[in-house]
Amino acid sequence: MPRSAVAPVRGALRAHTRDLLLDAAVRVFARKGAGAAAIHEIAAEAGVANGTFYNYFRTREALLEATSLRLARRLHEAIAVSRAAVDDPAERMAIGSRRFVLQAEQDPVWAAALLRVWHATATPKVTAADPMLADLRGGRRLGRFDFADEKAALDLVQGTVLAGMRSVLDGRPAAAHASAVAAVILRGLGMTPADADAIAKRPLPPLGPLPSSARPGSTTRPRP
Amino acid sequence: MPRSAVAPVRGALRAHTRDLLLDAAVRVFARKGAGAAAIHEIAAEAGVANGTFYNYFRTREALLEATSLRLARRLHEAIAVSRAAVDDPAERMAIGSRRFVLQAEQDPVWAAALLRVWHATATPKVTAADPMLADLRGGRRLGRFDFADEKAALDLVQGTVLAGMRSVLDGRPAAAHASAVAAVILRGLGMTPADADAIAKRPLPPLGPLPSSARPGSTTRPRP
Amino acid sequence: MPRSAVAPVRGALRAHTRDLLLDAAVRVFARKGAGAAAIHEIAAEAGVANGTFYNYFRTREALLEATSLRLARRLHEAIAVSRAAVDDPAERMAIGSRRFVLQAEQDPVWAAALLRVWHATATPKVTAADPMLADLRGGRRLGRFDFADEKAALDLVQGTVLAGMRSVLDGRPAAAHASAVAAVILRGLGMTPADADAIAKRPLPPLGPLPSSARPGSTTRPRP
Amino acid sequence: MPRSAVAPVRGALRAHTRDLLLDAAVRVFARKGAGAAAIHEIAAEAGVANGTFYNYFRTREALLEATSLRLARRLHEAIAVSRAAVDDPAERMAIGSRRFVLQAEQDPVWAAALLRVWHATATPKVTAADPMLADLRGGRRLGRFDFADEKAALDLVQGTVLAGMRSVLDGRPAAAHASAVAAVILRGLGMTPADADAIAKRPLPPLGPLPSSARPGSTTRPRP
DNA sequence: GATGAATGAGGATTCATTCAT
DNA sequence: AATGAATGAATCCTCATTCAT
Repeated sequence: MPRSAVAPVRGALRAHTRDLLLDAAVRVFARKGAGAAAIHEIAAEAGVANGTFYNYFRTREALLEATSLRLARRLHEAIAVSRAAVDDPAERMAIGSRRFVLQAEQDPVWAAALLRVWHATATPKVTAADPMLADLRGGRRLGRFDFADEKAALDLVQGTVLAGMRSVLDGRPAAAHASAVAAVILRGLGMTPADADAIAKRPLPPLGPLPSSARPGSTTRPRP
Repeated sequence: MPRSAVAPVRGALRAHTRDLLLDAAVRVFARKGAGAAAIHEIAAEAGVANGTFYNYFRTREALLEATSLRLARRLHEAIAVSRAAVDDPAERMAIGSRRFVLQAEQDPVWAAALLRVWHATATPKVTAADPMLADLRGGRRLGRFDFADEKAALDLVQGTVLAGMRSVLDGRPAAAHASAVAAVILRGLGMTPADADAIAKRPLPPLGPLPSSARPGSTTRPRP
Repeated sequence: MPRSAVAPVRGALRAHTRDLLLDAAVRVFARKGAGAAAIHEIAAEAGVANGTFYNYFRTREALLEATSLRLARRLHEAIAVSRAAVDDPAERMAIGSRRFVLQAEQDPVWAAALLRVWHATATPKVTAADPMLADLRGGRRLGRFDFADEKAALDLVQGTVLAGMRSVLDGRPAAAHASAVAAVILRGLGMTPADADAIAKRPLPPLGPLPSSARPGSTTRPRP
Repeated sequence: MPRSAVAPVRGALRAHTRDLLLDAAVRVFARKGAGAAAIHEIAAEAGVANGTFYNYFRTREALLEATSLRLARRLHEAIAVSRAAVDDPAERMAIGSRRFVLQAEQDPVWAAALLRVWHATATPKVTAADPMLADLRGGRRLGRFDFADEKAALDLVQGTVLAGMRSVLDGRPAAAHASAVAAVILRGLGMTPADADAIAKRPLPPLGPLPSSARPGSTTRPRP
């Protein structure tokens, strides 16, 4: 901490406070929605003073931007690890879908924030679609999928996954629901019911490291 | 007493102003989102004074409630007419889905408002799902659909329709996209691709009367 | 009622609605205080429409004026009857003081309104003091009282009576407290403790007719 | 950490602004009454911005609370000093009563505010009565007072003092009136007229330091 | 006279942002 | 870098008053 005048760690510290603020923002967004979240509340949640916020974000908009990026990126990075070992685009798609839905149970805070931010930002800043799109195309090229309209397929995947997450937030057991969601998605993409169900239930490969959004205790804080 | 004579007139007036406000709210919500819409802006859009708003809605929450109801109800009633002549639940489902997506082009204001309100209200107050749910069950009972998990099926339909509406708002041609969306939904519900595609492209039965959200002309506005 | 086109009762009716409003004002003042009472609330309490108020009082101020007058006058008229039969100014003073305190129990609504209005109106519009002042002077002339400063004596009587009313509103049994208040007042005016106590406990002569502030029953309410 | 160094300064500043606001509130209450005082007016009177008010009081109620406390406490502390040297409860009572009435002349702003706040707050939050009560009981124990009902005695003292203050505000010369008020009070508490008058006229012991409510000079206001 | 919809000025409260320390 | 007091624009909401019916 700067108070004890330890000069060398300055850079790390700067990053640390910024992270505190972003994590706090995620939690507050989850509670109140991105629109109703007050800066002073985020600062308080992060445990810093009101004015400190403006050392890291020039405006409230800048925070929204950064937060929505972080929300999707965090999970995507973890999922990427999980998918790395799998070749079949259909299975990759199922893994991704299920992971999202499962994560709504693991980290409801993250999920609520994602849902709220997703729909609050008019333009689809969250470029979450890219890996999905790749799988979609790959799957069609390999004959695993059979859909006529790529954009409709994307709507299917994204829309169903988000709705599935909402269901889990509303109390649906995640493990079963994740598979059910993956199954209807795979069918929608043109697989046979049998194939879809089989893939949707296959054991999930392990996840990459996935920091939780829970209030960071001192032990869980990745960035000392 | 004067009431017996006056009441109907008064009532009509009352209803009229209330409608002005609701229509204005829909337009403003579409522009700004439900969270960022200022009461005074809605009042101005409706062409009434600031305080008049509070003669009709006790708080902004009450307005949100009423608006979200009206948004879905308006289309549902129209769709009901359209579906009335069709028996096959699969086709009814396709009609409903396509109508929603098409409507995003017919009335982008309505669509934007619906999307924003839908996600702003935490609990699914809009019981839009009821007719859909009936078709879902009917379709399964008749062997038209073949899905394992009803809740996942509902997520599929609602999620995909909403995402499809968003796509249309983002510039996608509605007619084709509506059919494409319906097709992936029907497949996801367990129909064969061939059946799904056929039903999704079938000509739509005519719609019931559907009031537009467009700015009302001057003839309907007493106070310029 | 005008509605049934019974012309002759117009005058009586007009007075009737005015009374409804004044009674309602007293009740609302008692609940909220004169400052915080909204016109529309008074109108509602009186069972008439918002705008009807302005047929009887040109402004909110006019109502305050009329109400504060009515508040004191109502009791004073009743008390006057009670005092008429008594000659001794000391006993008249005791009767008046006790009646006020007792009335706080009989009609807490009236008492609360009186206390609030009394202090809200900067100038002592309530010329309640006149009969008291007469007794004060008469008592001194007859040697019943022995005080040096008339104004201080008036402060004693008015201040103590009002404080006594407040005590009763706060739950003090009225009959005993009224006598106790009268006793300290008479002593303060210079009587011997023995005389003061004796007079303060003497049975009260009967009261004149005293309309209550209680919510009028349905028979008095023209509007079903 | 910087806090240890900064806190005292900050605290002082904080306390200073809070005092500015409380003093301003007293002045505005005196002018308009507690009910009609607008927050923005108080802020303006204190020379701070509108929003600053809310850094110190969460609502107007909180301000009323704090103000009524401060109003009574200020005088009580000063009076305590004045009474400290006197043993006789009767004389202590007289000193207290006279001081209050005198203060209405010294600081009419304070007096008007006290009267208005006193009656505006339903419950007697101002525990001003405690030292008075002690003297009341002590006086009776020592045989100086002779009253039957303690609560009535309290009504006598408080009611008469407040009414006396009002008289002084209305133009009555304070010194004489204060003694006259004390005299009727002591008589009311059961002293002989001779004793009461003697004590009520005895020279007053000096007062403790008593900050005035007058508009603070420009030197104390950093932000004109 | 009664009604109640409409008005709009006025007041309370919030909150993003600045800045001196 | 951190702080948190100060700011004031923006917003919500109330309510006395007017007026056409």
